[in-house]
Amino acid sequence: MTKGAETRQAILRHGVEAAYRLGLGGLTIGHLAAATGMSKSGLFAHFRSKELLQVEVLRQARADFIDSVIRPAVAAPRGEPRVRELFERWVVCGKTRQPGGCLFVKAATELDEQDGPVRDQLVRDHRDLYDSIARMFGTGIAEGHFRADADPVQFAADLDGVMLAYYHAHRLLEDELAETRARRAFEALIDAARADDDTPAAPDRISAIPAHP
Amino acid sequence: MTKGAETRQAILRHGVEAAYRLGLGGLTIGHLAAATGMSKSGLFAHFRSKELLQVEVLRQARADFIDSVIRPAVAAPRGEPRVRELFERWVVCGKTRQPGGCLFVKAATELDEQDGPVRDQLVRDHRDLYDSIARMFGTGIAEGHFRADADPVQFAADLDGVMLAYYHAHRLLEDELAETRARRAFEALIDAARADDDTPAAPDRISAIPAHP
DNA sequence: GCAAAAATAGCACGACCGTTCGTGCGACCG
DNA sequence: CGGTCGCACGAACGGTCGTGCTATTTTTGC
Repeated sequence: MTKGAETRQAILRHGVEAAYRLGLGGLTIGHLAAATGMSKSGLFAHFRSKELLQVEVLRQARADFIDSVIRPAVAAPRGEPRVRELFERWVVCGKTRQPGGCLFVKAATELDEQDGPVRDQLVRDHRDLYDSIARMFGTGIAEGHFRADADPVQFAADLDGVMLAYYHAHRLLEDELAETRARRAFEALIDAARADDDTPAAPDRISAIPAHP
Repeated sequence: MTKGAETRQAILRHGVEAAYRLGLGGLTIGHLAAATGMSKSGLFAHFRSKELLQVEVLRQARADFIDSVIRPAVAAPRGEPRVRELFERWVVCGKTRQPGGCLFVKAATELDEQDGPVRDQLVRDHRDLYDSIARMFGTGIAEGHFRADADPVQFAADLDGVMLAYYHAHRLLEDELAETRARRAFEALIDAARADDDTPAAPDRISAIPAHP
């Protein structure tokens, strides 16, 4: 990796961390420069404007979230185990306050009423997130783990709610039972979505091999 | 009401609206003064610092939320109808983008990693909110509408999740089905909490008159 | 209706904002 | 060895930030 790309990466690392605490709007080039031990102008040269910096920071946060939450989930066996892995990783991301993943979730609230390129990208990313969750759940239907008449997008929204409430209770309210409650809510979600034992699997299931023999 | 209190109220109204869009950290005295048609110093005299201004704006947002969501709910019949009214008002608050109520919810995400008096107050307020929801649900248990072994705080967290996911999908993703999904999630929550017909009411119920005869 | 009090405006300040510009330095290429 | 390029620096710009002062206007109480 070239030198420029290295420092650029270091800047984004600090940027994600700062934006996680202060919000994307709270980012200032001066503070970021001080944090990375650079001059304002030297840092600024890497991004032609503050807005582009914000976009790049957000992109980095998204990448972090994908690395620490999405990808490990996709690596898990199809269907319910994959959904479980997604949940577990997502919880860890919040519990350990991983700046990237948390920022990715947090920015959604900050930017929901502010038009502009940063919001535009965030909207795309979060729609992708919903799609990913729904797809994981849909695979679970095909595997016969979940009811055939369950709505994958509904599940995505429900899981999103569980996670948002967890982040809220854990980080703002500092509720020690937040994780316990999030787990209970998740299990309730899964239970409700689980196919009854005597219910036939989805007719359009694409795999005949159940992941839970 | 004295003149000073009137303008102060007007300032807070604009402040809530601005903070709803830009975040509490995005509030600036200059813009707020321009919005209210005052001079910076004239406005500033009402609050001895920006931090106090933020605190007051937050207090106003909380009051708005209570007025438009909590109070109408409390005015509804005890138990499930009250919880339903809470949900309905909360949905309307988000759907119509009432700045106060939305800000009250939104600030939780903005301030969850920023220490200081503003956050301190917000934490108190949101713990109060959880308590209120849990109490409403608890009353529903006493009324026999909900299972005696249901956990009111768990319900508060679950409902919070439903609302947060709704706000997320409605305002950022601009998902037209957001409300439908929120309603489905809410009904699922209620269904799961509802006492089975053949399950006796809570032993410590404080009212013998069921609200749903 | 007048004096006291409250509310607002005017003005200035130091600090910091994002941004631009000119420049220096080291690495690579011919 | 000279030229070019990537990268970072310091200085400086116009603006805006929050926050003090001091007048001046407006409201209020008697």
